[in-house]
Order: sequence, then C-alpha cells, then structure tokens
Amino acid sequence: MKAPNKRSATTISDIARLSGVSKRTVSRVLNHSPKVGGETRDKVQKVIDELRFKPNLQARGLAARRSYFLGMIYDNPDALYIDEVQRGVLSVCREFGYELVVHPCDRASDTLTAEAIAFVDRSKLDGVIVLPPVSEDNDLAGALGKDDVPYVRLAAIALDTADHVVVSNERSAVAAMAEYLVELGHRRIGYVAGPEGRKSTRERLEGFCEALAKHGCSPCEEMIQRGAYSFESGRVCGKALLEMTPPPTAIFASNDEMAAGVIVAAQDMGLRVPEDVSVAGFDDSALATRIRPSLTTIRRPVREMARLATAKLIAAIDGREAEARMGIFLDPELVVRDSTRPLRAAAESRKASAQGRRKGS
Amino acid sequence: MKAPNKRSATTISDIARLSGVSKRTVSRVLNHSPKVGGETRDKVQKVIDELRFKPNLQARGLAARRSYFLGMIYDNPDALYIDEVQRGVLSVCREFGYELVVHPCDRASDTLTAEAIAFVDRSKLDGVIVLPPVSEDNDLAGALGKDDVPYVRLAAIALDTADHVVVSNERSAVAAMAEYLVELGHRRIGYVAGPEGRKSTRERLEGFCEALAKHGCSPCEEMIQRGAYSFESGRVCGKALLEMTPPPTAIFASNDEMAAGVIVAAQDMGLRVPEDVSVAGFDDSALATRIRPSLTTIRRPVREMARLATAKLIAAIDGREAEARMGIFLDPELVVRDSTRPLRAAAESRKASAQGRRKGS
DNA sequence: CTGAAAGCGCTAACAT
DNA sequence: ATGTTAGCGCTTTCAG
Repeated sequence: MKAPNKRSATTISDIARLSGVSKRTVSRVLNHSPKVGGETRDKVQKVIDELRFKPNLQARGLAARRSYFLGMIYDNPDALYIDEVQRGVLSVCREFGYELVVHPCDRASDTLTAEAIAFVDRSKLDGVIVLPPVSEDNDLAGALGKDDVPYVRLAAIALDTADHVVVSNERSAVAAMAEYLVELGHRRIGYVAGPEGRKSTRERLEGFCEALAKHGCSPCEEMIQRGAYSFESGRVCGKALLEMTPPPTAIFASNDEMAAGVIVAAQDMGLRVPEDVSVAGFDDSALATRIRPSLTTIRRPVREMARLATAKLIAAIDGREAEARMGIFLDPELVVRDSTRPLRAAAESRKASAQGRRKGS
Repeated sequence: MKAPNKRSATTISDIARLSGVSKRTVSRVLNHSPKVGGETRDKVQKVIDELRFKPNLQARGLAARRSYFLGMIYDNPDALYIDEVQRGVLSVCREFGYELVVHPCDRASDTLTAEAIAFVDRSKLDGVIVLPPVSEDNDLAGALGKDDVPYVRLAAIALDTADHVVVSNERSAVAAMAEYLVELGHRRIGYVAGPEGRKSTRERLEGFCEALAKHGCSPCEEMIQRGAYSFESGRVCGKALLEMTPPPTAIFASNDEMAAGVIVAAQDMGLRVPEDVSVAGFDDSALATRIRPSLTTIRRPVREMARLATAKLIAAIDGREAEARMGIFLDPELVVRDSTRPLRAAAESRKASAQGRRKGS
C-alpha cells in the first residue's frame, strides 16, 4: 500500500469556503476574468496565496478543454538542434504556464501522420510545434489542420500560411556564403547537397547556385555531390570532389557534419584545409569549433525561432489572431572561421601555416 | 469563434451503450481488469476497436489520480546525452502508454528543488527520471521522496536505494582505461578531471588512480588538471600538462569534449597524436569519430540505462515491487580508436604516419 | 458582479 | 462477473 499522496490537497472548494465566496468566483479570479469586484478579488487572492493553492491542471483541462500542454514533433538526427529548439520553446512555455511533451518520430514511417494525431489527441495537447525536416510534411500539417490542432512549423521556406510557420531565410544565407567564397577569389566551387526530396535541400542548393550565377560563375552542376547530411557521406562526397581534375578550390557542404567529413577526406588525401582547399558548412553546430581547422559556417537563430514559434502558437490558442497571423522571417548569419581563405593566398601560405593557428572564434 | 474541436467525440458512455453493458465494465476492459467475462470483454473490445475509441487521459487521470505522464529532469550541457536518454525513455513509455514531459533546469539555482516539485505537482506526473549531474542532488531526491513522487536517478554510483537508481559502473570503466594505457607501456599519464564537487568526477578520478597504483605506477597526483568538462577547459589543461618536463606520454581526459581540447592543444604545440602523445576520452560522443585522430574513449550504455530506469519507474508506479527494487548496474565499455598507441612505437612511427590513416571505427 | 447546479469523461467503492 | 452511485477538481450555463 502506498501512502496517500501528499501533493496539493487544497482545492478550489477550500478556497471558496475560506474566502466566503462561491467556487465560480474563485474560478474567475484564477482565470483573471475582468468581472470580479476588486475587493472580492483581493480577498480571494489572499487566501489563494496563503494556501499556495495551485489549480489542478487535469481537472481544469477536463472542464475547459485545454491541457496547458504543448507538443514538439520532430525527426532529426541532430540532437543539438533539437535541444536548442527545446530550450527556446520551454522558455516561452514557462512564461505562459505551459508544459512541453516531446514526440520524436520516424519521418519515413507511413503511420507518421496517424501517430502524430494520436499523440496530440491522447495527450489533449493545446498545440504543437513541428521541427524540420518533418515540418516539411504537408500531409501531417494538413491532418493537424483538419483536426483543429493549432500548430506552427519551423522551416526554411514559407510552406504554409503565416500563422503556421516561422521561417529562416536559408536561401539568402547560402547566397551570402556563395558571395563570400567568390569574393575570396574562388571560382571552382564544389557543393555537397543533402538528400533529394527535401525542400530545404533544394532551397540551399538553388540559393547557392543562383548567387554564383549572378557573379558570372560557370554553372556548378557538375560539381554537385549528393550526401545524406551525415559525416560519412561528407567524406565520400568530399573525396569524389577532390579527385576531380582540376579539383575545386572551395567546397561548401550544406551542413557541418558533412563539412567535417569533407575536411577529413581532404586531409586523408594529403591536402591541407584551408591552404589547398577551403571548406564551409551550415549549422554552426558544436562540431564547428571543435574540429581543426575550425569551420566557416552559417548560423540560424534557432532558439529565437523556437521562441517566436511558441509565442505565435500560444497566441493562436488564446485567440489573439493578429499576433498569430504575423509573418515571421529570420535571417541566418555567416560565421567566418579558419576553414576558408582567399584563393590567391594559396601559394604563399605553405610557410605561414607552419607557424601557428588562429583561435577558433 | 473557433470551430468545435473534432477530436475524440466518443466517450466511454457511448461504448457502454453500444455494447449493452455499464460504463464500469467498459472501464474494466480498458484497464485490463481480470474480472470480466471473456465474452463480454470481446464484445466490448469490438465496439472499442470499431469506433477507434481512446479514453480521455485527463478524465482518467482526474478520477484515478494518475496522469500517464512521466517527467525527465536534467541539467546537462551535453545535448547528445540527453537525446540518447530521451529516446531510451520514450521507447519504454510507448510500450506502457506514457508520455514524456521535459524539464531542463539549472543545477546551481537555489530554487531547483522547489521548481522541480512544482513541475511534478503542476503536471501531476506519475514519476520522474533524473539525469546526471542533477541526479546527484540528494536534496532534490529527498524532496521527491517526501512528496511521494516515484523517481529514478541515473548515476555513476549507487547514491540511493536500489529502487531509485540505475548505475553505470564508471569506476571500473576508468580502471579498464588505466590498465589499457599501462599495457601500452605508458607510465607518465596525465589526467584531466571534471569540476570538483561532483561525485562522478571523484569516482572517475579515484578509479583511474587506484588502477594505476595497482600496477605500480607512481601516484599521478601532480599530473592531474582540473577542467570543466568543456572543450576550452580541455585545451587549457592539455597545454598545462604538455608543458611539463618531461611531458606525459598519455593523457586521459574524463570526457570527450575535453579530450578533443587536449588533442587540439597538442597539435597547436606541434605534437602529433598519438605518435607523440596518446589521448583518450570518456563518453563516446559524436565528436569521437569526427575528429582526427578518432578518439579512444569509454561508452556508457546510455540508452539501455534509460530504458531500464523507465521500466523500473513504471514498475514502481504500478506497484510491482520486486521489479522496482531490483538493483541495476551496467558496465561501460572501452572503445579503442586511433588516438592511443603503444609507447615504444613512438620512435618508429614517424615514417608510417605519413602514409595514411586507419578509418575511424 | 455573484452563486447554484450541472457537467467534462473517467474510475472506484459498494452492492448484486 | 457486472451494474449503481458517487465523486475527482475544475469550468460554465443560467439565474439572480
């Protein structure tokens, strides 16, 4: 026999009795209803504070049809990204008194949508945040919409109406990277793409090539390798690119994992980075500062996106339509470190590189 | 005005009516009560299946005083570790129909315990899993116990009764590492410790030194540097160790982040790893295979620990005492990669290293 | 502005 | 083995 649980014995009835009003009135002050007299409110609030009364969320939820639970749906190999989002989401959750229930899933599964809906229904979630790359799944989004579940998607493009998406402008970010490399004097630039079929993969690729084209760079089509956003695939693609004749003088991998793989591939071939070939990534993951040379990359404002998405979601739940509808677009930022350098410096660099290295910013 | 929510319209009463029994009976088959006739059970179950009826967790929780929500409390800079645990926990949660609510917190905060308790109470959690290093906080554990919250701690030592902890035997793991390095011929071995005040820090340090002592290695006290489990602190400590005369021929850093820092420190000083100095880490994080040389390290069975902890927690919640009380100890495993090598090979290695490298396992 | 009463959907004594 | 009857703790018509 378990001892009776000591948690939260006091109920709204206690408060009502002790403050000499009805439950209804207590409920009103609890929900900040405007129609309670100032005096009554204070009187009730005092009792609430004294008894440290916290309303029972289950009961409240059952009666009011809301749970004060938000869900986070994701299928992402990148734990760092998830963690970052989670912290952003939670910071806003705390502000508004919500809790967060997590739901990792398998994007490839054909029961993905059904399971996600079951998850939301079962837990009576008030709303969900969907992370990339599952966020690109229109099927899922459609099902959520049809089920009247408030949701917000994190994405690289505006793939839904403004109330359902927070986007980081990856196209312009990779364009900035392309321009940066061109400015360094690079013309033969390799590209390690993500797997086909993802919108963000295409977005990054197109943004990059477009920017190159604008600068009169020959089309990079032949120098595009298709990876899988994994370290190992980066190695393979990097090797393939570097074995071309002539090899590229710079390689942009569309995430840091693959960029790390490219660097290792180069080093395995006896090439030095960045002296012989510049390498850049995307994500600004922890990896970027841990490897040598430290990695030039692109940083998305992940936590901020998560915060804004959550605020937007709660606004939708609370019916604050104006706020919920506001379009949100954020710009990633180019982070220059040691893995890229001007092309013309290549020749002179051999000596200099023996001396010492810059600190990874 | 929001449209009425389409989710889960059918209730237990519908099922009762349609299958011609009372609500109580439906409730019984829902909860797998043994005292329902086989025929009735089938009849009811059929209706349940046909209507795809899912009981409302809030209502169920309100009535039964359980929420089918588990909590995960952590304060850990290592997102990979958290993610791994989370996946382990969730795999068991799914099996038993639980959901997971996350609660990152600040171990240094003096409201840590109060906030954790508030979190549990508010969400009416059925139990919580506490991750290291917060899991070492006896204050928190005590408060959970006093509040009758079932909890299980993940830890490096048995810091609680068997029903409240799942431990990975880190002492024996680091001992194995020490023996491995000694077998390689190393005698001057540096140690990069974690911050003071953590039990796992001491556990690893003592286990390592003890094993060295057993092999007649001179006490390593002078060669112990105190880091902070961060990459940067690993660099600093590594530099300090390598500037000693004579320098250590091997360095064990008590996590991978710091080991990566040590390697960079060595490389910055013009030393080669492992030719000039062997370096090993602890965690087998993603980093271990991404950096060059790939890192010899120690792998804890994190996901398995998480699974077992969750199973134990649910056993406790369900009152299966025998299972809940079972002591669980798991052994980490030594993972040998490219960052360590025999001492005597140092001289001959210079030529060989130019040729090529082994693949990171 | 406030109160009485009726649920929200489920479980849990206590019969039968 | 099954049904009856109360609640769980809160919100919400609907009167006053």
